[in-house]
Amino acid sequence: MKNNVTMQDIAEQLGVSKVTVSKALNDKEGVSDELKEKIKNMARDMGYRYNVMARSLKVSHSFNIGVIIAERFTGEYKSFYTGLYQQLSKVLDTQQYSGILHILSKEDEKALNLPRIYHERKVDGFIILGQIHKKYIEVLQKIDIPIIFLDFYDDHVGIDAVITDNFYGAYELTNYLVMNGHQQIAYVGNLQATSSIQDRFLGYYKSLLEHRIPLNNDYVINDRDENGKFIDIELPAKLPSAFVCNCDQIAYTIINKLKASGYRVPEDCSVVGFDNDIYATISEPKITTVEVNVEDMTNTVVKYMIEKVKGSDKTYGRVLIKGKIIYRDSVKKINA
Amino acid sequence: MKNNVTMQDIAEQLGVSKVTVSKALNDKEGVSDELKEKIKNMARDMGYRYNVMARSLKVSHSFNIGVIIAERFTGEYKSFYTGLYQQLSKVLDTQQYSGILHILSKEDEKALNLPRIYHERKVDGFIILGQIHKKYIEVLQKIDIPIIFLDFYDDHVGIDAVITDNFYGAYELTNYLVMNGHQQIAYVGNLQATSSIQDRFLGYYKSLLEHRIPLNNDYVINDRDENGKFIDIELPAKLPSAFVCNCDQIAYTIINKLKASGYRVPEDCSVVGFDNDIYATISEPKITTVEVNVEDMTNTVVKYMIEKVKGSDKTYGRVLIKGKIIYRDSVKKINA
DNA sequence: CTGAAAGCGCTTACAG
DNA sequence: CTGAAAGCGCTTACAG
Repeated sequence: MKNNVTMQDIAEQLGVSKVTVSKALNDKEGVSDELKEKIKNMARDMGYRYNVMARSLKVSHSFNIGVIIAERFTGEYKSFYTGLYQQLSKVLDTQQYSGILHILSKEDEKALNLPRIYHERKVDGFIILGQIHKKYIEVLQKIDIPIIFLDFYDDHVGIDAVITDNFYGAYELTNYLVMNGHQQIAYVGNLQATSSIQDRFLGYYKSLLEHRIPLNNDYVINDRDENGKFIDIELPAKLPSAFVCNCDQIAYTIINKLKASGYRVPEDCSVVGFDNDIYATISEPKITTVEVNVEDMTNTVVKYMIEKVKGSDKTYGRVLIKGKIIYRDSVKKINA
Repeated sequence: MKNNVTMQDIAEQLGVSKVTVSKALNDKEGVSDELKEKIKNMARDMGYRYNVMARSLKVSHSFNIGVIIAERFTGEYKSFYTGLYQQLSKVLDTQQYSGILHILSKEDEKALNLPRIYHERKVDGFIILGQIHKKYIEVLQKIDIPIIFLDFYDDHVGIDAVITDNFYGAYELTNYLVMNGHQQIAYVGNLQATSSIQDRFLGYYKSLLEHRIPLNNDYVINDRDENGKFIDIELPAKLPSAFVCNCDQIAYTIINKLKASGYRVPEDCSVVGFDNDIYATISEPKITTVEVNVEDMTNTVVKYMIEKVKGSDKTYGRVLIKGKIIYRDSVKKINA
């Protein structure tokens, strides 16, 4: 079924001009409702398919948004960013845009090579998922199409970022522990590894401060080196009554470690995580954690991106999206 | 940094025509090497960016391939298809194509609505990941751009599909068990649920046949209903010495069930899986399984797609890609 | 409300 | 080896 019907063809069938057809099909002013209806019907009957490329060429808009993910976040089970990407592509679709995924290879990241879709003007803007090298960011800043970071921020001025409120999430979760009678609360995570781990720590710390619980250095526990490589975790000599872990995977590890040492979770010790990923549910008991609000994040970033693409030069700075606590079975109410 | 340099601009700078510039930049015949070099340098110096949309309009090729995944495969931890998609987008990129992901919503699938990217001629072909409703396939068959299925096939004539060799994988894995002395081997999976489960069963069965091991009906065990909903698995009264599971998740479940009943894996009973997904490695012991050859699959499907897009009307039928066995710790060598 | 003209930035024959 | 002309299918002023 070959199909090369153009607006011109429709126009000829109806004895009008292609300008009128264009206006009708785009629901613009200047065509009577009656004619509009007739044109649309004819288009349908003739199996007309709109040609975005022609419009794109004319209006200098591809109606595509590039989505960049660094290859290293792409590994086997790190499905968080791909989940984000899926949601992004759904949301973009509702706005008549398409998302084009670009996996940024280590080599290109290092050599500061921009994606081919940039060089070919195939995208109107870039959404960058997750962390990316500083140098690369600087190159991106210089290009002439808008960029927004998602789930990552850096101190570069003038770049907008939509991120989870890690701080507030950990704060709320720690508050929840305190409300359940916990006073000896440890935090697990290397504060120098990523800014999320750091921010989550600060939220935890704020909760301690508010409740006048002193921060105990023995209760800030390393889980990885500064490059993110997991290390063997050592439980503190005197066990706290609860662990706030910087992610579910670590919470899962801690729980297994506690169980291996003969403790029951949550009867002897409570544990909370962050992310609500698969580790939160394969664990026994299932882990109370914070879930990133993916829909809110993607809706927000797409909204801002499209405004920018349409010419707005408003800046948004760091936009924080609140997560939500998922209550499960890894916390026990105790007597203070 | 506004940038609207066109071939015309380069041509003017150099006092040649834009035709020559076009030929030089595309490495076509008919320009002296010397001039070609000069033009390329000038293009770089002027910060020229190629405009694919103009080429697309002219040659009626978008250089995009649509990738369709049904929404139901998109759930939380089903990252297999998104992994495939990532790999696809990398491979497409090396061929100067881009992949545009389209999540097919349940409603659109039911109402037989084709993706917007089809109606807007934004893609030159479709790769369909995973299963999709029969009716929808029929609609897809009628459109005028090529389609290829990946990791799914159906009995529709004339549609090409690149799929894992489920049959052969299970056959090899069962052979491996037999070689290790196992004779009482059960298969876990509902044969009516999906064609993968069925094909894997048949591979298992072929191995039994070859080794003259009778098929025992008590050793074909249901793990889900026909809609794919998991059910509580019942271990057979007389325990086999090994279980061939249709996927790692079920292998994981079986292992936990065995352990809960006081059996040790693999000392008392061996278990193998399929897929090499996260369940294979979070399990204790880690599971011997079959890994889909993602690179081989994606390379193949992209190669075929691009041939079709370029005008070839060759058909490929069902193309089987062999998986590879990942040996881990869930199988014990026993004395027959 | 309707349409003629120009142009978006390329490529494709074709002629020299 | 080089280039003038036509055209891909739209949209955007502008004129009527």
